[in-house]
Amino acid sequence: MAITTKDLAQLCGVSRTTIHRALNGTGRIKPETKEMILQVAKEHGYRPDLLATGLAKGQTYNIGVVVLDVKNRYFAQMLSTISTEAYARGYGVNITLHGGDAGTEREQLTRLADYRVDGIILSSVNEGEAYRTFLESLHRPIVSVDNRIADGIPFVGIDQRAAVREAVQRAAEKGYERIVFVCPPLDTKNRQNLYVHKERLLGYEEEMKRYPALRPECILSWDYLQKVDAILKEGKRTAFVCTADEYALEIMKDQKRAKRKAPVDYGITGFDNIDTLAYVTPQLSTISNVVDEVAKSAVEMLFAMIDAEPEVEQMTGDSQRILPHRYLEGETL
Amino acid sequence: MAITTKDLAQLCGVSRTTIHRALNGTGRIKPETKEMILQVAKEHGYRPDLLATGLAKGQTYNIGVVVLDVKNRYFAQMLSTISTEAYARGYGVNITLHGGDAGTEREQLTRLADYRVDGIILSSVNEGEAYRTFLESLHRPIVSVDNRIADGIPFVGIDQRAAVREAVQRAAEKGYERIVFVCPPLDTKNRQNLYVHKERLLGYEEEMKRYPALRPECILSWDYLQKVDAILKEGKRTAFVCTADEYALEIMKDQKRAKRKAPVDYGITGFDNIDTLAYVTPQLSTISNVVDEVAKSAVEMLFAMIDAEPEVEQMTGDSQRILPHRYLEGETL
DNA sequence: ATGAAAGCGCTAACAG
DNA sequence: CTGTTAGCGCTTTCAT
Repeated sequence: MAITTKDLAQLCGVSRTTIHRALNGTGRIKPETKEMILQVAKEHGYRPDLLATGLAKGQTYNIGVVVLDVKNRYFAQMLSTISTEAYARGYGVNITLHGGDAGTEREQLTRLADYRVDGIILSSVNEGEAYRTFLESLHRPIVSVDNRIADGIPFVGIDQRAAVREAVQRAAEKGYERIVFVCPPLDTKNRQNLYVHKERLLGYEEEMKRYPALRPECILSWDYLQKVDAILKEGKRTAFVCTADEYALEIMKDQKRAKRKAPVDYGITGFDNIDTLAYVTPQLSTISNVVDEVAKSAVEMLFAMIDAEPEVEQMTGDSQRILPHRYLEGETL
Repeated sequence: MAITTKDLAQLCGVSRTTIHRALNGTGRIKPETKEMILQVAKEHGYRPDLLATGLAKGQTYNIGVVVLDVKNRYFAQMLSTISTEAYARGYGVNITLHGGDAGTEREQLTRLADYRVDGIILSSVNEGEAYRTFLESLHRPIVSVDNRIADGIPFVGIDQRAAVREAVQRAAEKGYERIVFVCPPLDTKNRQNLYVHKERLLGYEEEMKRYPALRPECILSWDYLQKVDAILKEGKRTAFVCTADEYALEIMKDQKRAKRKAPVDYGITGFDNIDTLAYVTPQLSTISNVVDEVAKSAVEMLFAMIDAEPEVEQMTGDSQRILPHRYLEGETL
């Protein structure tokens, strides 16, 4: 349907090669011929077929992104930043979602690779050596964010453990008698990014060791609202360190019914600094995972690999970039 | 780098065509040969090059989506639903963002078309006959959502005017003495989907005519917080009909400082039913734009066109699907 | 300065 | 049941 270089060649009475030279400004070509060709091309609304171009050049000027879910504020923000950065470099972005399913994640990655994207940014639910092998079999530059997949796979993210340690420490300093960690179940196959939650749990456990007077207590189930309620009924001064803002918000909402409010009746911190927090009172104390910086950093790293790769088939070693998190003091702890 | 059908042909000692038949289960082929080929293919981890396939077949099994911004809850929800539906049909989804810029929107659409996506779902910031011509020049099935672009371009959305009329009517029934419409500026080039806001404004104006005792009053500027404050200082029973939940939330937050709360000191309604509302008290009265249904409907319509298109070069006439909105009663009006 | 020809990897029409 | 051949639209040597 659309017009091709072959058609243009016929229209202009020259060869396809000449058309190509005019269109791409490459090689020697008589200025007038070039003018003429460009003119004709424009009149007929010529546009190169990107599939054919990609096939012939082995390069598509597209990068792929695979994340859990676009409804999640964190990923939405990340996608937004990645897109902007990529567009600015003349690259397109192909966004796909795995919804927390390991199989889907592999499919999407395979699909992107088979479409010959020039590079991939991935927030994975998989990990381990076997997965590393799979990723390498795609023969594409890949940067993982959030989750460290395995040694040798470039990675950008924050130190989840250190972040939670800071939250625990701050709770301890304020003299809470109990500090409870709240997290979704880590075993079952739920639509969550488990890796980060596991790391956060480890951070909690590590930090709690520093306070002999306190006993580690975790809530790792979906009926956390009831458990929180039961704990608060026992009357001790308690702080809840939540692994995500949503859980903290749910708890605060639920406790309103019982007429208990943070920070007077209990302390609470979230994680992620989702933008919903701007409209909620009291202002939730939380941890920023500096998503913009993670995204920018990932894009930079990816393009460094893309630009380097052409000759060498190597993943640029095991570059890992750990960015500092930020504790955001609110009113709830 | 990766293995091709040519390599397989050599390895198996047959022709490329036979390989193709084995891989695609098409045409006659001896079961044993097929087995053997499949076996070899698997061993070598053969995967078809999707660019080449697309080029040869003229079909990519990909649809493109162009929306304003993925950070916007409404679009995030829409993208999520579209992706799920498309995956289920064996299609991939290529998501791109135009950020409210008309030029970028055209670029992204062109890019998608040049990548030969089989169809496109578009939430446009453009409209009019000229744009219709442009869209038709892409020679791809296109469904627009939210904004009606021009006659003849398939469209799915809600009746924005009717939705606002209902909000106004409900405010009128509750006896408010003033009903004020709150909206971002409609003239300047801001990163908004202006079409829907314009429609909502028209709905407000239409409905207000039915109440002679009330005078239409609109706030169409970014300093709406101050204006709202000034109006409330005048002491009349006032309801604010906002064109988006965010504005309503900002107002409620701002008014808290002045110790004024809905619904006792003023009435207020939002639009969109963003999920932040779940955590905010008092519960905001708002209008659901039934995004899931819009998205599903758009996908269905698009695939109907894709399935029909092969032979005929026509946009299936001007199918328009207007879905009913839903007023969600909260505590603020 | 221009053209001919081969190739990217897959598909499809037509023979045998 | 299998192979030959041509072609999708663009790029890229290598001649002329």
